[in-house]
Amino acid sequence: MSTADEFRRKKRATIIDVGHAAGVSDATVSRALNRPETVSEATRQKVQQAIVATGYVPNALAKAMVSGRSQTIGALIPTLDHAIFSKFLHTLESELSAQGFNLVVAVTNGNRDYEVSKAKKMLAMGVEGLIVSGLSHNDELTSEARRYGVPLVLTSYYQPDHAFPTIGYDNAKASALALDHLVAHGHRKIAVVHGPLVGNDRTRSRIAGLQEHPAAAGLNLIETDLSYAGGAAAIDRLTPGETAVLCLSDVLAMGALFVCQSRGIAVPQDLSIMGFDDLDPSKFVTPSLTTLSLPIAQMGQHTAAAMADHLMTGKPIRSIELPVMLQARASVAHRQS
Amino acid sequence: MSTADEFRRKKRATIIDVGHAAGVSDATVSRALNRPETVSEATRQKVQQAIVATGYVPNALAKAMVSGRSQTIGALIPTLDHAIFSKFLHTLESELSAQGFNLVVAVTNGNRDYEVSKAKKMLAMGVEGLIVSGLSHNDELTSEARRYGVPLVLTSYYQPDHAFPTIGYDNAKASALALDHLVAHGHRKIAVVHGPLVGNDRTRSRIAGLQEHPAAAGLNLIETDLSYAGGAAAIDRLTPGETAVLCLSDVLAMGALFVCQSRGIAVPQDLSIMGFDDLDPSKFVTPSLTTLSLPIAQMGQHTAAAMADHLMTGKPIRSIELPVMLQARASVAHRQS
DNA sequence: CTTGGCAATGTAGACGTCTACATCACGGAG
DNA sequence: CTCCGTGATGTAGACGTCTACATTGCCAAG
Repeated sequence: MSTADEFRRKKRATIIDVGHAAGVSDATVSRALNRPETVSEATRQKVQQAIVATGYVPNALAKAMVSGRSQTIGALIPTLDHAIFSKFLHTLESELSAQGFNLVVAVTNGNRDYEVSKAKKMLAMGVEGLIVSGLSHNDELTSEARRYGVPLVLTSYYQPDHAFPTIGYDNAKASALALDHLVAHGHRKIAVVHGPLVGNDRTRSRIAGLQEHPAAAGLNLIETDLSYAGGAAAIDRLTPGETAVLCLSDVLAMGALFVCQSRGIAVPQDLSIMGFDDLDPSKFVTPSLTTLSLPIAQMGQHTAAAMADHLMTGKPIRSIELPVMLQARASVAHRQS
Repeated sequence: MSTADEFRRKKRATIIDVGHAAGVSDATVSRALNRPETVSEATRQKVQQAIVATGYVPNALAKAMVSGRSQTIGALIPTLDHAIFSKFLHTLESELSAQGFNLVVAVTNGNRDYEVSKAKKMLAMGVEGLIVSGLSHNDELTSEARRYGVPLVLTSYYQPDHAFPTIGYDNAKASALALDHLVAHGHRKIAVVHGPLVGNDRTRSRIAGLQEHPAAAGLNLIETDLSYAGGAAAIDRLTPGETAVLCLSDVLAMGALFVCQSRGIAVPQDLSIMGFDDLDPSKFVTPSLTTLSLPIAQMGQHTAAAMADHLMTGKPIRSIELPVMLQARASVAHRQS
């Protein structure tokens, strides 16, 4: 046995020790803790003192096992190495914590099989709810959630007719909105720079939104890495005559913008660049980036609140559409030529 | 009772059900699962079939309670709304998961009391290890960790004489390295832009490193918000004669750089700007940002590995110093005047 | 043929908490 | 004075898994 094991086995006070110290049974201590009104004032005080004296801390594991309530939610996130998801997780955790829940997280890297396997571990651990990103998942994910009777919320998406609640925004509508903005500024030949399609249904949905747009014919789709370098590289793949670049992520847009800066391509005079996300730096770059502001913080807040509310009151979780807002700044101008 | 509760109570197969289906006792099923070599081949097969037939999934909660091993680690992070911490968490989770551990996270916003309260919840939940950021914490954090006999690792720091293992880099050494670089480029009057000092010992330590430097006399400390806007605002607070700005975070450096771009202040000709962190965009901005590359991914990897190793083998966790590297790029030049 | 040993399995708690039910004392109604 | 309701508390499982110890049967050594 290792030192760690010995430590772990060091006996801590239990509810029975407290009862002993207070001269009552464990059941009375439990009641004093969970339903104080069912216990006499005198007993409550004795128990309180005994708790202090013994340094008792309830064992949440034991409570979770007997009650079936672990007070824990699981979140499966594609990556944390992207501000969108980490900001989401930040607000999600804050709100969940405010409601008394713990959050266990796993990074999936967009791998569905891995996602399912982590989800199963979380369910075995007793999570009371599961939060995932996007719509497309291994079928086993939903079947396992059903089997355990655990609520599952899909985020970064809004699709009210889905079998599970979706809390997010309409990606297709958002990209159409972006394209509207470019078209309104006279652009007709537009490069669309986007990250990998595999395992990323948000990107696919954004592209779908563009392809249904009246101006779809003038679009040149460029797939690249979802990174600054990827955005920069995309500038080399523009087709002559294109006057605007619509990047389906601010990271790509900034990559493109920075390379334009270093090459002396004037933005927006020579080329308009539009982003998607509205990351923190986007309004500070030069020129400031015209982009779509995604309701990430709200999404975290609403997702946590809906989940907590459901778990505490049993009210069903409803899909919520959060608004995407156009941030018209300086990187898009009217077509010059 | 809510619908959710009914779901939750829906009976799932237990080890006893499996035993019943296989015609053996629960103990034998448990052995077949955990120490297959102690069970006959025939029995192992019967149990295997029974598991499939019943759809049995082990209840990790019950196992954790009886074994005292939850396979769960807790991480207390100041914020996830900053790439440094989210990248750390990303690698931490990936590695921990690879070792078979779950990760529960809480965002503390640098509030020590809150940190302790979350730590206590995690300990009550049965986490087997705790990972925090920085050196300064509420004393109760360490005493609780001790009380539960749970290993505690401090990150973003390296201080081998600390009572708990530290895995990170030497912040003071790093900032001195940065200052060396500026001094080597002829700069003598240097503005140091940093985020809030309260609740952030990394920043304090970096400043301490500067103040012990031979060139400390020429430094002008400017405290601002840790944000792009804060970095931008700091430019207005420069003292005449200052030829370089050392920002103790790339976010601040980029905020400063962007505002210089928009005002036509030439970097590095008119002003050298140096960052700290080496965030993803830093090498793509124009001019590319000279900065200190922090070993964040390695830190996540090493922290997870050390924790997992300790928990599995009992080997003590040793402090690890990770190297900080100077990234000499284009935003720092020799003093012109 | 007896006996000791070993492999395979079962039995019986134990982990810490909760809760349905039983018990008890008390006081008011009849 | 008796009876019953009520509030307060104790008792005894139950949650699902693990494991020390007991039991069984078989085989080989003597």
